[in-house]
Amino acid sequence: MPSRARTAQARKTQPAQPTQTSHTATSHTPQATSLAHLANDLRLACMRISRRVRFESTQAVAPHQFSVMARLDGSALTPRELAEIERVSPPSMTRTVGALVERGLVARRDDPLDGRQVFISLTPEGLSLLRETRRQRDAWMATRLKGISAEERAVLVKATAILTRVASQ
Amino acid sequence: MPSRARTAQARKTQPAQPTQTSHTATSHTPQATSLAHLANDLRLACMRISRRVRFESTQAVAPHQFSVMARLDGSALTPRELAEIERVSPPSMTRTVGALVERGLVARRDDPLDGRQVFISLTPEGLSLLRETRRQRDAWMATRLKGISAEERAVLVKATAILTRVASQ
DNA sequence: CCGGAATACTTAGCATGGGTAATGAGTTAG
DNA sequence: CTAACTCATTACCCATGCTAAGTATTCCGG
Repeated sequence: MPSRARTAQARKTQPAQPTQTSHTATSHTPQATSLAHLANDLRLACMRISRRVRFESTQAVAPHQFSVMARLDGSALTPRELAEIERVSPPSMTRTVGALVERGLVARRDDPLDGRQVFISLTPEGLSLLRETRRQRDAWMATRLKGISAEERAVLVKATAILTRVASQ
Repeated sequence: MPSRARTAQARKTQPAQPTQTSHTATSHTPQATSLAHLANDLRLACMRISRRVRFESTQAVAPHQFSVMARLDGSALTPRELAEIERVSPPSMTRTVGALVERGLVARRDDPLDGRQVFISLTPEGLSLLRETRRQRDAWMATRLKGISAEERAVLVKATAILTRVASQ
């Protein structure tokens, strides 16, 4: 057996100089009383869930590719629009789209009215993959939610509506 | 003016074959009644908030670097441990740590008991940057939460406790 | 109608972060 | 004491981000 017990001794670091900004500490037992505490705890909880969802679901396409595909669900967009939405440069989006086209997940279509631009849209295969990935992610989330009480679930239902509004502000 | 009005005509796509899996649709007005609906809406809300927090806060270090620094808050870890936590190969972690060492944000320290391994810990500068970034992210979140009612805030306080538990399951 | 300016996408070239394979130092087991 | 194992690192390749430059198309002033 490797010397695990020994290595565990020299770990603690940063003796935590008297926390001036106490709410920035990663509280594992959230006791959100102030708005600052709530902001911190809620942000952390959302980011952790988001992180775990991304990690747990099997990645058929890279994250940025999936993100683009998700944006194309329902409407075709031009590369420039996609680049702005994804906060990425147009050349980067050209490449991302190119990779998805090669895999047959999205398709380019010339704009008949403006020869400069192109529409990108999901192929049936792309839509199918998108739905499958969403299904997996939802399944992970649903599994976690099975263990909570009806009361708690009711709280989350209300909270979800609020969070959705907050996220789209 | 570019031909925006015209291009907007040829957009709609994917006539939405009768949604077999209706809960996978990105509902912008969550009416979570079933567990599946709740899972979908809540997951989306969390991921959107997470995404916006990451985008809005000024990035002093790259996301994966920040993630490593956050893990080092409070305890020193070995590169291998960091690699496992971050779901990354050991060589990749070596490079990430190397970049942070060069910037003076973390430091390597030999394990006196096992010459093979190394402890990585935050420097005072690293801790300072970590706290500043967290402060920015919290500020963004807090701003969003200012606009909600006391009732809604109470719901979020309860929900945060539940979400924190769910995320750490 | 014509020529320059503007717009949209792409290509070219570079930096960085992911991976696997292989290396070297140190530890453990037989 | 030797062999096997573990940890960190180096070497090298691929993917994705960027900026700069190039091509095609559209817009606009004359």
